[in-house]
Amino acid sequence: MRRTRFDDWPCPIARTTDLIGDWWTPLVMREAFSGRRRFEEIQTALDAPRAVLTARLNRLVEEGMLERVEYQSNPPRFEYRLTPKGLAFWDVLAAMWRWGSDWLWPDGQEPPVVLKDRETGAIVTPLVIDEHTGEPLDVRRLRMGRNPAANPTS
Amino acid sequence: MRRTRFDDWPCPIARTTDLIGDWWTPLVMREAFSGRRRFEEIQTALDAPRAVLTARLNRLVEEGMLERVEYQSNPPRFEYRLTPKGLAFWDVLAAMWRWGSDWLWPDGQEPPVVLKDRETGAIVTPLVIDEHTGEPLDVRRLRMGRNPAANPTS
DNA sequence: AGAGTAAGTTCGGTTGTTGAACTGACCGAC
DNA sequence: GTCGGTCAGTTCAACAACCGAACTTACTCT
Repeated sequence: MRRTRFDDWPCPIARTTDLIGDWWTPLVMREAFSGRRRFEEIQTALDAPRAVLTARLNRLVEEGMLERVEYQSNPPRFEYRLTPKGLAFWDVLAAMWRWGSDWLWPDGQEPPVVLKDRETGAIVTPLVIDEHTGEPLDVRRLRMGRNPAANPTS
Repeated sequence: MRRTRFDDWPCPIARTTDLIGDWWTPLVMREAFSGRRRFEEIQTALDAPRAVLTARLNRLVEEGMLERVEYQSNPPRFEYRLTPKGLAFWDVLAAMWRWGSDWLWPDGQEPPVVLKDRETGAIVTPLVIDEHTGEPLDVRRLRMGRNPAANPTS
């Protein structure tokens, strides 16, 4: 009676949920993006149970989102670096950031943190568009359909 | 020893994680977006444990993402409709859709489903950009900083 | 009368999370 | 040369959440 897994489902949302539905995982990724690489660093920043953090880091390494790299050998110490797959995941966190900022603070209040461009200092506001039209998504016009290019074995 | 809650954390990603980190929740929202509104409909589509689905729907109603509407009174029956807050959440699912499609299928394979425009039939490919510049996000140039407009009590 | 439908609730058993303490290998200071 | 500190975990018992299956209530349809 294990927790139901979604990583074999045919839907991209389901498979992604399997990853980030693991409690703590998006926050571990957030820490990775803000430059923290070491176990202690992340554990202290999040105050997450150490056993859970171990499990999450291992999962993220297995999934190819982080890479476990030895940065000293005596005693052996490791750090966790974002891979290209992990870096690409930032877009998901950015969408969460935007929606959370827009909807999860009481009226008249704003979150205490914003995203900024490191060089210009300008505030960055993530927005999801359709790559082909450049327009924001219109939920009412969307539907899910069969992928004509899909390999039948997938 | 309850599961750690993130809904009071000062970070938008943390608060959003508190919602979608609940197992099944993103999939319940996906079903809502694909037009399913009734308990049985959603339960059958997902094959989720009924008690869990009850808990998730109640949470989403509490959070103001779904609205519980009586559609017949004898016996009382209810359906769940997306609110504006719930509709806005589609952007997060779209970002998950894109990342999952790009990274969670083995090489040479593609997901069996795509997003399409209901009217034109064109394939829709979600992309996250910065609303101000119109450019895709560059992770290396981003940092998190204090919000100059934040209300001190938030 | 009996079967079916809808929206849940209840149940016992299993898995996952939590906080705190512990481990083992090293380092640097006294 | 031992004492305290750092780092990256592991171990443990208590508790919470999840699982599948069966049950409930109040109708309607045949």
